[in-house]
Amino acid sequence: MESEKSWEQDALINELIEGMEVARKLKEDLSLPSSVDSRNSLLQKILSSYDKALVILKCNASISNSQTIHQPSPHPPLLSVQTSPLGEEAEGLKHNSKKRKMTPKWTEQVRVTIENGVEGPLHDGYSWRKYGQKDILSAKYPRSYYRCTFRKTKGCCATKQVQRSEEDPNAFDITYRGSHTCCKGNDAVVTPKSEDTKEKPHNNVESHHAKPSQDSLTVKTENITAHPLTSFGCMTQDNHHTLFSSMVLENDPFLRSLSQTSLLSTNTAESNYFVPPSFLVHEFDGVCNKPCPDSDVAGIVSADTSATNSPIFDFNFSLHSVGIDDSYFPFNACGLLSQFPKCT
DNA sequence: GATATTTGACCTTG
DNA sequence: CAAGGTCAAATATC
Repeated sequence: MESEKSWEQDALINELIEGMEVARKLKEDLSLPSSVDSRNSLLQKILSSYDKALVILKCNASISNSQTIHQPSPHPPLLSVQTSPLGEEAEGLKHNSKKRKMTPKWTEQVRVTIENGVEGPLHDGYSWRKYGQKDILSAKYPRSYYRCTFRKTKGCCATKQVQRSEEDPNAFDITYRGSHTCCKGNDAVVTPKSEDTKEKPHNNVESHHAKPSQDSLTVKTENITAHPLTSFGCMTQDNHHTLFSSMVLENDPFLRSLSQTSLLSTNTAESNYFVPPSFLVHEFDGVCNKPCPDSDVAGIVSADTSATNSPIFDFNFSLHSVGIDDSYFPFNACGLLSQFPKCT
């Protein structure tokens, strides 16, 4: 167990260092007349590294959770995460179970509200293809299933589920699964006709393909972190936004420019433009299948709600200890941890 | 004709 | 066995 943990820690550190190095490269790149493609490539690498790091953290969380507490609940978790799709590293952390949950996945949930009279959820920058719809027993509205349009051509396994909110029919709960391996910046964002022009007027949820100008849309993200009990899995989009913006936006004109497009949000939770999934902190359930789903709250939290069992605390290391200089590391650990009430 | 959506059937999981 | 998730044939749209 110790060795496993040590391995995870090493892997995490490696990913963070990798992300930092690529960030440096990007920084250098910005001072040169470099191509947008190469910058995008570097950016993707950075995001990938951070994703993997988060995956590792979450895997650790789940392992811890599975060994500690279970809080049975009659309600399924709003956020449930299986395992990570991000890299073989995380795969290596998986144990067992041939259940469906073993399918590498992570999920996150955002609430999208359309204002200004625009119909349907906004376009999130990716190109989705609907592959199913299902009436959910306890839900008033059916759930629609989408997968990345580039699943076939690029093997992108990202999927999402869209369900109209019962409390607010103008809102949609969107659960993302898997990260895009297609390049949104190159392909999907130049939305193919499939998304933009083939929209059919009928029927509830799936009309979310309708793609009005993103400028005309605002996205209200479910304040998942509003729950009093938080763990790592409780980071919200807004947290992540904060995180990401603190990482690079303020200092990087390139990324700042991206933020002004569909890629990144610089808005607050009060009026968020959509933050694409790649930039969100994902809610991980990590490797372990929780036999007992938590309450809704705990479900959202995803990981267990005990600070003592919270993985981020178990994961006892500091950037300094591995020779990472805060000033170089845009991923402000203190800032990150400060997102969690008990982490002071 | 190519591509997207619909929808009933089937599969997997708990 | 029930419910959620996915498949795939039929259908619609461009």
